Amino acid sequence: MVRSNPLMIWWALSGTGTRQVSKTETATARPLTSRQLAALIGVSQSAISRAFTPGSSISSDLRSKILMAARDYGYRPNAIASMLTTRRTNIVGVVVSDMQNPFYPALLAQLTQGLQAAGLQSLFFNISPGASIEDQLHAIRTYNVDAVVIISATVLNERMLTWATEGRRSILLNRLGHEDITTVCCDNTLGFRSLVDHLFETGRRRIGYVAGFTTSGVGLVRYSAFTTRLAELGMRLVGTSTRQAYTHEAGRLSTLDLIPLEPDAIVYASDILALGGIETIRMAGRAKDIAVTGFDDIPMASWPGYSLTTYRQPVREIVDRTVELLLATDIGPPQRHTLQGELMIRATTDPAGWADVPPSA
Amino acid sequence: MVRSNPLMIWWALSGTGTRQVSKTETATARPLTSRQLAALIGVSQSAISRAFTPGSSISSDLRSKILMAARDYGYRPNAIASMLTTRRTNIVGVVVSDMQNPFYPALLAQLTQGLQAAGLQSLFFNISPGASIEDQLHAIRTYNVDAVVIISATVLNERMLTWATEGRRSILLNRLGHEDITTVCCDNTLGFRSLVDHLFETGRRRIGYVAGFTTSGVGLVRYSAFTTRLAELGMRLVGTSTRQAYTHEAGRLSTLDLIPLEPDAIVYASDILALGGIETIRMAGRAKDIAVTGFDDIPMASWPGYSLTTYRQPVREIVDRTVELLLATDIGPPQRHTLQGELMIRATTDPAGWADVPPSA
DNA sequence: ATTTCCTATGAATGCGATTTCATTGCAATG
DNA sequence: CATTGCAATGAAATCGCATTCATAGGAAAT
Repeated sequence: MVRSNPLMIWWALSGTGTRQVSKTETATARPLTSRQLAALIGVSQSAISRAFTPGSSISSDLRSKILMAARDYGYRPNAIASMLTTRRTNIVGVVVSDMQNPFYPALLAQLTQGLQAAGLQSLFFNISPGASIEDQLHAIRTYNVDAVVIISATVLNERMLTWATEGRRSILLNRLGHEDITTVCCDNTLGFRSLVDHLFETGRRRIGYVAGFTTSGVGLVRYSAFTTRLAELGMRLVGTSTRQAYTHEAGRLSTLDLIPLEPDAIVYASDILALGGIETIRMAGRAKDIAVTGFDDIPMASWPGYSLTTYRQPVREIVDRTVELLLATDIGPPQRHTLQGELMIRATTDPAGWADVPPSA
Repeated sequence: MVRSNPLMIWWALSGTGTRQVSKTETATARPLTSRQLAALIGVSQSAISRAFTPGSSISSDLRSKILMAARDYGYRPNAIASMLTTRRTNIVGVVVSDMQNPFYPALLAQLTQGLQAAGLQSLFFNISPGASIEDQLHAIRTYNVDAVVIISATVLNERMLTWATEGRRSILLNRLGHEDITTVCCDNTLGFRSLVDHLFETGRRRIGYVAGFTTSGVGLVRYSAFTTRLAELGMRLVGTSTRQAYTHEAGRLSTLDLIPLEPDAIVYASDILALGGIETIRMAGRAKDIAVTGFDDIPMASWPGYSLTTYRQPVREIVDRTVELLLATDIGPPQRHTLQGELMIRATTDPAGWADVPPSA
C-alpha cells in the first residue's frame, strides 16, 4: 500500500519544518499525531485513541471511520507515548549470558518468536564477559520493561538478580536454587536418571562424568541426579572431571582425564561437552568401548557424524510455559515449573560401539 | 567512540555498589519522579533533569548534590518519558531471520555487545518462518527505534525493507544489492578468490561448488567470484549443486550430487554447508582425494574433528564499523562498506588428504 | 561605580497518547 | 409526557522529563 501520502504535503505546508528536507533526510518528517488526525477528519483526539483501544466506549461507525482514515493518512499510534500513560511497554527484557553454547541461540530464537506471537517484543541484555553487567542491569530498570526473562544467568549473583528483577514479573530459565524468582526448567533429575537407566540397560557399569560448572544450581542437580541413580543401580563412578565451562574444548580436555580410568561410558553434563568428548574418544580409538551421552539435544547431536544419545530439553514447552506465565493476569508467589524432556537414543550408546576412528588425521 | 550517556554519570557517582536504599522502595510503589526528588531536596525539577544531562548548564555543586540525593533516594530518570521529549530511544532494532546457521548467533552476540558498549540497546525482531513478518515490521515503526540493523534479511523483499527502515538510520549486514540502504559486508569476492587460489596452489584442478541460496545477492556474488577466478586459473568446474538452504543437511545432500563427478575439491558457500559435506565425503571414503573449503569460520570449523579450511568473516570489524556508522552524527547517502576477512588454512585442504573414514558407523 | 555579559537557576510549555469527567442525545420506563 | 439510564462523544487533566524563556547574581570590562 504505497499510496501518495497527504501527510507529506500537510507537513510541507504547515511550516513547522524550517529544516531543508534533503533526500536523505526524510528521517525528520515527523509522523502524524492523533491530534492532527483528529483535526483532519473532524473528531476529537480522544476518539482516535479510543478507536485504537479495544473495548473502549466508541461506536463502531466512528471507529471504522477513524481506522480507515488512519490507514489512508498513514497514522499509527506512538507506542512511546502510550507507554508513558499506561506504564506498560509490552517489552520483555531478555538477559543472556552464554551464547557460546549452541543450545542458547536455539532457545533464544524460539523464545523471541513465542513472545512476538503474544505481542511482546524482546529487548536484549547481553551479560557476557566484556560487557558491563552493571550498566545492563541498570538499563533493565530505566527502560521499564514489563518483565524479565533470564536465560542461564550463571554470571549473575543473587543480589544482582533480585535488584534487576525487583518489582517486575520475572522468570528464570534453566536455573535452579532461587527462592524469590519463578523458574521454568527442564526436569534435569529425570533426564539424568533416564540416561543412567539407559546406560544400565545397555550393559554399561563403569561410568565417568564430565561436568560444566560445578557451582551452578543446575550443575549440582545434574551431578546429584546422576550419582544417585548410579548408586541405586549399583554402577560404579570411575571418575569426574570439569573445566568449569560448557564448551567443546572443555569436553575434549576433561575426557582426556577420564580415559585412563577405563570407563565403559561417559556421561556429559551437556551436548557441547559430549561433542568434544566424542572427538577425544575417537582420537584415542576407544569408541568401541566407551558410550557417550549428552544433554540438551542441540541440532548437532543428531547430525549423522555424531548421532549422540542425549536428553532433549523441551524447548517448545519451556517457551510456551514462559509466555503463559508472562501473560497471566494474576501473579502469585514464585513458582517452580519443571518440564519433562525426552530421551533420544542414538548411536553413541549402541552396545556394539560406534565409530572408533579419529575423523581427522 | 562512545556516546555520552546520562546513565554513565549516575553510575560514576554511585560507587561500586552498597546502595543505601531507603525501605520506601517497595515493589508496588511507583518509582520516584524528578519532580518528587526536586521537592525533597528543594530544587527545581529542571535542575534534576540537567543533572542527568551531560553538557547542560548546571553548576557542578548542584549536579553532585542532586546525583547524591538521587542515589540515596533511589531516583533514576524514566527512559520512556525522556524518549517522548527527545524523540530518541537509544534503541536499535535488530532484525534477524536465520538463527539456524551458527554464524548468525555469533555475529548477533558480538553486535549486541558492541551496541551496548556504545550505550545502545537492542530490540529484537525475529523474522523467521512462523513469525508474522508484517507484525514485526509494523512494530519496528511503532516502537520508534533510532536505527535498524538487519542481519541477513533473506526473507525480506526490497519493498518491505524500505518500508521498515524508512526514515531511520539503517544498516544491512552481509547482504548486497540494495541501493537504498547502507551495507556492511565481508569482501566475498576477495574471500572466494583467495580460497580458489589456495586450492590451485595445493594442486587441485577439478572443482565442485555447493551453493546456499542462489537467489540472494551474497549467493550470486560468491558464485560469480568463484567461477571467475576458476576460469582465470584455468581450473575446471565439474558441477554445482544446491538445496536452497544454508544447513548441514543441505551440505550433505548437495555433496552426494557432486561426488560422482569426481571433483578433487569442493568449494562450499558457507561453513555449515561444508561441515555437512565433510560428513558425506567421509562416508564415501573420499577424504583422501577431495579437498573442502568453507566460508565464515564459525567456531566448529576450527574443532580438531573438522579442521576446515575457510575464509574468516571479520566479525569484529563488521560490528565496529556498524556501531561507528550508527553513532556518526551526519548521515550521508547510502554507502557500501566492504571489509576484508582472512584465509584460514586448515586440514581439509591438505594436499596429503584428511581423514577418509566415516566418523560414525 | 556602572554597564555588559555570562552562568546558573526556576517557571512554564510541550511530547503524544490515555483516561477521567462532563455533556449530549436517545431509548426505555413509569 | 416527564424521567431515568446508558452509550457515545469532547474537553481537560495527566504521565515524567527536556527544553525554552525569563531572571537573578556575579565577574569582567569600561
